[in-house]
Amino acid sequence: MISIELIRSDPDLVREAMRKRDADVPIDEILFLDEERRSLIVQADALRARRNEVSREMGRSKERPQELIEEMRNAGSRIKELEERLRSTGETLDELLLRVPNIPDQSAPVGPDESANVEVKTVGELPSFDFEPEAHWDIAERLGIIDFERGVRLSGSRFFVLRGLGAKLQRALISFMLDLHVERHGYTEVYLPYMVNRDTVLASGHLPGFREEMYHDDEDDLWMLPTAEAAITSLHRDEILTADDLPRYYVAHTPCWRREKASAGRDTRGIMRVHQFDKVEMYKFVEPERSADELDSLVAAAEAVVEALQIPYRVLELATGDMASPAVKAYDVEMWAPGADRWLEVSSCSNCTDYQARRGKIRYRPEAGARPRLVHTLNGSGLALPRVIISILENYQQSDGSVVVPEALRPYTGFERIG
RNA sequence: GGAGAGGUGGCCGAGCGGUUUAAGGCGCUGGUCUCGAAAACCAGUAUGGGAGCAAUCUCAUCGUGGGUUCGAAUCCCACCCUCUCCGCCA
Repeated sequence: MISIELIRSDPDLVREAMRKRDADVPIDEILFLDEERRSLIVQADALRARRNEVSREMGRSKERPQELIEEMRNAGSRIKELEERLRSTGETLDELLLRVPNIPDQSAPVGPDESANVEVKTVGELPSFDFEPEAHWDIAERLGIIDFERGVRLSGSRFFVLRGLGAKLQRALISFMLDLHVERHGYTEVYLPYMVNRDTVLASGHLPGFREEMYHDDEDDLWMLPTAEAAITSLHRDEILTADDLPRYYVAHTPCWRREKASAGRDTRGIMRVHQFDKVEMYKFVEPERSADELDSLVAAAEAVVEALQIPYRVLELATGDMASPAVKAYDVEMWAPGADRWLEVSSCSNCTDYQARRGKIRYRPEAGARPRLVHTLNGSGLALPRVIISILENYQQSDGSVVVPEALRPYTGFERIG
């Protein structure tokens, strides 16, 4: 959520920002409702002030003048009326406000979609093979480490089963990534609920915008995590931290569930796009002044994983129209997949400034006695597992059909080769 | 799932229809005193909304939402959460 004060004081700046994001937002309606809301508050408060005054006096004097009681009876029903209007106005206003995306940073490349993303850098040489490199679905099937058919049998399309060394490879990757972030970058590992309540997905910004994409349990109104980001945001929801508490770095491994409704038919082979995938997620709560720098070190932490695996990757700066709505600036990290002959997004790192903090009332007190301020939040994958597995299988495939395990991973796998 | 107890400010804890604009204590901040500290004493110490250039004024919040009343922390209803015991269970 962006602040209503900003929309009120500089609506043109907000309109321009929404144009950049290609977002259709009813600014005029918001302004109208805001004005109405404030006028209702003034009226109701005046009546309540009068009622408080009269009640105090009655309590003191023990006199109960009939005409005063009559006046207060009327004031009471009038207040109730105003409160009802205030409630419905506020509800409509909030609904609209919750749909307004964040104001993109000045430095974010402007464009309506991913075609306007800017390549920041490419690291590593694309490998060449003296044989025709296979795609991961062929490699994995042949080696018996991914069972696509049985995944479908259990749950339907876009579900898969990892088996044997494939399952262990993923487990090793998860431990490797968690250890790296904890030991090298000072993150605190957390284990999270995989289902969260409505307030939690509202705070992260996944509701209402991402609603269609999430799995939901109707009976208890619980939402399956589309990403650990959604849960970590609420770790400090409704809290006032101290300056000493910041920055706070968290890292978590969780499964992520996504309906992938919008991308029906896309990436249907292999495990490029699946309904359930595991991910190691990094998340930061920081002081506002620091968030731009913190984004750089967040991206660096994601890159560190890929670098350790010795696989070519590139970093993209996302266009205003391609960022998630809480983000003001975002980078993607993509790993090379020579079999599929394409880059695969394995991480998306975003600075959300105070967007999630405002929704979740996540604040800190700069010093004792000072007024609380909203923190800034950032999130980034570090990294998404299936695509890393794809990348390893396709980059490390050998002419004899086996796959060599990246050296950095061997202490975790306990084996050097699959097949 | 059953039975019972309970949710009050940063914390403990009183209040159970109107001088509570939430007692008292602890903690914290500032001050007096002191060479300095402790103690003692004095003062201050929530969050959010609204009006105002500002000083300031005002409203809301005692788990949440409704209700009764001229007036609700206090009475009524529903829900949520915590604790204790029992049952079930990895």
